Amino acid sequence: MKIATFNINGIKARAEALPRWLDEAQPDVVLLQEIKSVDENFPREIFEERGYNVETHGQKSFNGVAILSKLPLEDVSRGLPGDDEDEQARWIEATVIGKQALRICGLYLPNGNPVPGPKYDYKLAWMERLYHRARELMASEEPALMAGDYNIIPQAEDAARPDAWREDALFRPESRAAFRKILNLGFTEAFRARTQGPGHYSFWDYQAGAWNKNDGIRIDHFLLTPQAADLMQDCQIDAAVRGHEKPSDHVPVWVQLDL
DNA sequence: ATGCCTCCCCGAGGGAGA
Repeated sequence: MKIATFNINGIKARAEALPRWLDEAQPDVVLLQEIKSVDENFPREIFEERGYNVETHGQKSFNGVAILSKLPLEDVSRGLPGDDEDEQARWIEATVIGKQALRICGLYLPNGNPVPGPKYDYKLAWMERLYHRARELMASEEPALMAGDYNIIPQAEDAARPDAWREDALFRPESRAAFRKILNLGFTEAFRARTQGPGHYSFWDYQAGAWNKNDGIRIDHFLLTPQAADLMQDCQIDAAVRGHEKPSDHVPVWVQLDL
């Protein structure tokens, strides 16, 4: 089973590039971030005619997450628990029924800039809520994963120019510590379990020719419970997608699981 | 680089992103 995460930066803007990538990459499941659409306006037909079940958790203009799945989805849940006041659509989870059940969680973690400020406070509070959900998934002792745009640069080697990010919410020590606190529950960061060293990125800014200079950062991640990590056969970043026509600023990251 | 693009709102130009 091939499962991908992809921050598409607007479903309307990606109405051609996203299906093109689906047809070529043939993922079974896709976790989408930044659909920037309300549920009613999400173009489900584009995906349903390709055999995907579609579950969305959108809002007007900003954020918004969704799941596309060629396999049946059960027990869909929207919104990260822990704050009933939180209006931002950044979390969706469901169970995919393959050879065995897999719980999948799609997330769009807050950017957090500028630092300091209310947006950074929100980021750290959101990560604390994420920690609690992560601990429940770990306690279930079942195959599960949390994937999406974490807006976290885990290590200096995950940025082409780490010094440019030192004071940024994506690379601040508090942000990285909150990410490690979740990892240290026992999750496997799928990409780093298979590929070491610098030069692997999942985001390149639209500005200043970042893609042509390979001035990127790696901020889209898969975290697997031990039971899911046991099933991992591959994890790759589809970096070439950044060079396609009318690209998102992020590219897809995917795992192959023996499911 | 406290913003060089691109997205969203819509029908101008400002907020947000990372």
